[in-house]
Amino acid sequence: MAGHKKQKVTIIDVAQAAGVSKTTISRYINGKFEFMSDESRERIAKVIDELGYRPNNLARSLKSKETKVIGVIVADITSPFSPILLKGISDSCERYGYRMLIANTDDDASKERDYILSMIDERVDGIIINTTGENEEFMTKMYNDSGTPFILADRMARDLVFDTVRAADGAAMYRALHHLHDTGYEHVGFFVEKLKSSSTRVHRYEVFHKAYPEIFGEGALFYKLDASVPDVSELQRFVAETEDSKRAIMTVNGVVTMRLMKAMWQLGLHAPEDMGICSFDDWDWMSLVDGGLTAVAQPTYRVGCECVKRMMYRIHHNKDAMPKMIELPCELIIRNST
Amino acid sequence: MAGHKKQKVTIIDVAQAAGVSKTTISRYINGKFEFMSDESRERIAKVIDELGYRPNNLARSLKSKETKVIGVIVADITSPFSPILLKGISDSCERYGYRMLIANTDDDASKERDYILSMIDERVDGIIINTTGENEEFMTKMYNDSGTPFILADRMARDLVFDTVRAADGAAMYRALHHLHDTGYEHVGFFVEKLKSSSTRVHRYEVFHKAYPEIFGEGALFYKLDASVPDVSELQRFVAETEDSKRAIMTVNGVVTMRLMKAMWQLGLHAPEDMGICSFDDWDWMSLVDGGLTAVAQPTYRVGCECVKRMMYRIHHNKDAMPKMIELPCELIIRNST
DNA sequence: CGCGTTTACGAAACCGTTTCACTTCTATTA
DNA sequence: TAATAGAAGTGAAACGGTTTCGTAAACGCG
Repeated sequence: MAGHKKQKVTIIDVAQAAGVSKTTISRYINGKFEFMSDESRERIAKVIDELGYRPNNLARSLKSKETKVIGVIVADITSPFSPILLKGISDSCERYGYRMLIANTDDDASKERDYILSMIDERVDGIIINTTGENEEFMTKMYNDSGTPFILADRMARDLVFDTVRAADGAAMYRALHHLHDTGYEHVGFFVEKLKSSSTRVHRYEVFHKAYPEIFGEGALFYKLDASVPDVSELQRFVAETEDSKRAIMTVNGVVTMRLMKAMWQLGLHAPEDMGICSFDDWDWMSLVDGGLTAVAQPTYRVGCECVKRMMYRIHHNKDAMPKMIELPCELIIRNST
Repeated sequence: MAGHKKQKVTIIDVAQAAGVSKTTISRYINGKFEFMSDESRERIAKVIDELGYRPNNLARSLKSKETKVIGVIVADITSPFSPILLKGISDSCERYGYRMLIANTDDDASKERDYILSMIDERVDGIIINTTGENEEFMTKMYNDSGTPFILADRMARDLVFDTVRAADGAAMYRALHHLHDTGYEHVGFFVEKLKSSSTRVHRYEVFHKAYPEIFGEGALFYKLDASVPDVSELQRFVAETEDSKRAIMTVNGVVTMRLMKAMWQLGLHAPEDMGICSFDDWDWMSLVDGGLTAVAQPTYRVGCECVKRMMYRIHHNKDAMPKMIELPCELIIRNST
């Protein structure tokens, strides 16, 4: 039952109808008009139109070795981050005439490997990957074996072996902490989930750790709140420890911000009266709660665009360019909560 | 520069190394061990492993006429609806061994046509589409020409010419209105954007229009609020007109709910004191604002799964099955706002 | 007019599989 | 013992294009 498509019109049908060889038709399709009489060209155009001919991309790619498809692997498609990234990639691909094969790994390194293999089998021209971070050597091997270029979106690998496009969240962290300090906050708690290897989380935490004493003074008390704890105890602890002082919380990402909002609601706390809030990630609903949260907006859409741009450079201009780190600035959006 | 991949090992290399013909290798790859000695089989396995051979899917598909790729076309990838749908599709595809080629149309009918063509050129085995609704005849023609099956996700076409999988939002609307009525609300305003042809919006509006008098009584005043108006005037009008009575607003979808929350914040209104709220669509942040919004949760993930399931049936069992409408139940989640 | 060049096109090889039609060898059966 | 059936393959033709190379005809030029 499978695989029984209608018989489509092939290049040979067109050639016969136009009274030329398929070579000529092929040239026509590929826009090589240099050595073709106007007469032939017009006749071919007419025949193609009449027959409704469309070249078979599989056959084309088999010979030409390029599919005009780029593979996109995201770690979690349901995260609000992914659709924006995908839109950036999609819009750019469209401009360059590329299509996207998309896969979702659920942050599972083994699935990630499977999808990479599968995409290479499919002969994609390149892979943009929001990686779990655990397949660095595997990807290196794949790159060496197949020559398929990889570009890392948002999440970086340990070493800079692949082009990487990401938000300049370090700079943004400094900017946000300065803002909190300038606004008069005395203590800032950092709300973060359990740290996994080499992730964005770790990087943000490290920057916070470094920046906090620089900005709030050497002796400033450092608060790290564990957002993985399901109840509100961590938040209560922070509130208790900072009694009578002006305090704020900085979250590590949007998911954590959401958990924070839930916990605050449970404790009846409101921003900015009871506590300032600055969210890393600016998701659409954040402009709604408590009159709007101050947030660091990531350049996610542009990250997608830059990934494609860099991919095009690699594919068309310099297959073996040195891996490059491209950092895009974040924006601090100051709202009601600080 | 383009298209210069490393030379990969082909079936011929494997055949030579194993000392058999490529036919045999092909059989091995496709699991047809019937005509093969155990000896050969083991040798081939070993050689494939040593050489790291992976069959070229382009070549395979060219001959076999199936790509194991299904095309997915969404109208708006940035809508919170899309990632959930995609996850449903993705998870199911994975189970069946299919990959996804994804495109985003920005609700543009002409882009939709381009992507359909492009996917057919790519020889996808089927297309799941969250359609703009304006290409019904085009899709019919494409189906007739190419035999590529279409399955409509969530949005339906005028006539039932394609399989359609959607939420049973009619039933959900009745359920929600009954809930509002039972809770004691006297007036319900329906908050909806400008109506476009044959969309989900129109359907929900029609059901509301029909159900409202049935549930709230023949003489019940009917309020339709235009969510496309950027300022808060529509909301003010509703509040003024329903003065001193228990009132609620039902939204047509999550985007509109968000606009409503913004407007309410601007006017200093809160649920449920000033006005009940029932949202069509339950997005994650809705459990946060005003202590949680009562909402109709769509079975979006399952819609994705069912699309794939139906697609598999069509591809593998019955190419020419009668188009079928598959409706999945919604869930009413009662929270603080009503 | 002879000769080199350009123009316009075709034949055939090739891309990496699958598949059809056959062959060869061994074991069983009448 | 000859006939036959099945096991275990093989060779070559697809699949639908692209690309290389070759060449006939037309043209320019001294």
